[in-house]
Amino acid sequence: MPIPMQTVSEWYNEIVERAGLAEHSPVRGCMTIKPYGWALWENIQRPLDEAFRRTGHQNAYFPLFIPLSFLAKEAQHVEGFAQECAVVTHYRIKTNPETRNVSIDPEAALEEPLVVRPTSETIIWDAFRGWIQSYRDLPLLINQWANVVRWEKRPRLFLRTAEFLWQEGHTAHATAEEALQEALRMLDLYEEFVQEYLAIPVIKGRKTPNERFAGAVETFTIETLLIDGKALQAGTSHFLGQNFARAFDVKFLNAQNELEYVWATSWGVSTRLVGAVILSHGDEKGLILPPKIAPIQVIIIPIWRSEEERASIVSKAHEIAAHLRAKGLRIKVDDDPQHRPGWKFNEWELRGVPLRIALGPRDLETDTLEVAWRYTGEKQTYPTQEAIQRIPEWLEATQLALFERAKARIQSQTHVVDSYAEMRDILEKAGGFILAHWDGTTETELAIKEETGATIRCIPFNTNPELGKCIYSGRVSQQRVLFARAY
RNA sequence: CGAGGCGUGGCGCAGCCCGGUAGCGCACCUGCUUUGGGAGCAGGGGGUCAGCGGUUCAAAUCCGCUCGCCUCGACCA
Repeated sequence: MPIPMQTVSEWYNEIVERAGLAEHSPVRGCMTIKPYGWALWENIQRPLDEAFRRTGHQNAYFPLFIPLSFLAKEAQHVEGFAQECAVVTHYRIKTNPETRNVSIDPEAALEEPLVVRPTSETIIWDAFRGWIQSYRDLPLLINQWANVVRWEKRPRLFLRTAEFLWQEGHTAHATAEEALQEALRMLDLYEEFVQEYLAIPVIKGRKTPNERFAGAVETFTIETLLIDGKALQAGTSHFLGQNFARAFDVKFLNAQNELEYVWATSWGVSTRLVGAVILSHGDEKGLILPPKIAPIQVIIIPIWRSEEERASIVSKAHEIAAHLRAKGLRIKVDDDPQHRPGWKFNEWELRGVPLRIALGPRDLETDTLEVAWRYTGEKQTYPTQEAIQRIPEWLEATQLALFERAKARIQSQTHVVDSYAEMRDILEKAGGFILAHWDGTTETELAIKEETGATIRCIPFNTNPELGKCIYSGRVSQQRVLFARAY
């Protein structure tokens, strides 16, 4: 990718704002998602929501506020989130009409402070207690679309905001085996969605105990690598064991009439995925959006020299748009007289529209149009009918090509490494994924993190067991794990 | 939380050192000419200079305090 590693951060902020995805809000760490960014998020949400329904999940909604005492019920869970909680302590403010000052009314303190949810396990499991009596109530498969708040010290637009939007699935099962299968099934669903819709290759695996979700028995993850060589956790799925069932006393009667604690999972993906798309496919001209999620799949730009030409060309452009919309495509005709064609070319490239059609006086005479591909920059003229017919296949081909391009990039950024010195060298120079042996201890993991900034992103599923020596301690290792510096 | 940077029309910035009529580019409004890779000319509108206090005849500018945001780190399912 033609964006130098050192400038990616600057590029990213500029693109997010100039492309109209989002902007910084008056509240530190929180962003305003603008219409184009929201349309993109909706195009991510919709197919995901459909997939959850197909797999038997139901949507529900739980409160934004969580009583402080609820968080305290699962020891590891509260430990994990304690450092980043926003807390509501009062329910009223006072106004002074003379000074026009507004202040918190000290008389109005809540008896029990409310935590703005950083995640909803606790309030959901409190509710589940009342929903589950018998094995006949299981499995209980619930999903929630919501906003959550984690008071991040170092926010970044989309990638790590203090408030973010996500879905969180929460399920309850009669057996450990069934819950584990559910956690793995949803991880597979995430993998398929991210690769197929976002054209982002991911590596599936399990987290080390140190990187596990607070309160989970096992955390599974899909990890990807962005253009600057930094890793991003794109989605997670947790096997929670009976931890939350015990904390919230959720039991069921099994077929033998015995009381048992329920087994649980939770899983989520967030608006972070928008950041992943930007930093997987973008180039120096701006965004490159995969056709399946692009708010506009084809932009049509009419070009005219006089008012007479304008009328006939614009009407031809809308005619072409109608044909394409009839095929179920998302099309926009940019007939805004405020801007000239060159301005529009740049603008829609910045916004990442996969295909562009330019239609001018020359084309009107020959019944042709010019097609331009965003991801290659290639331009070619086609007879109008042929173009209309072939655009769906071109969009599909673009979707696949973006995935293959990202896959090749990540492959080139992935290094199988057998010496610690080499690992440090690669991390310093270009970043990337490092596949190396690890002795399985948290001490080694933390020491490597301390010295290199790299963490174990996951213990990948799809690697063959391979005996080796730990890159750090020299002790025996059963398989390679995936290291990287991460967002 | 540590280190840097920045708060001046909607956006990006200059002016501050050396106090004295708030300026430039983009955007916006009007008109004409333009339109196949970010158009040109002419005219025009818009700013409590982050806030509070101090020094001074006079403060965007000097002094003090406060607030906010950004970047880089530490931290972070």
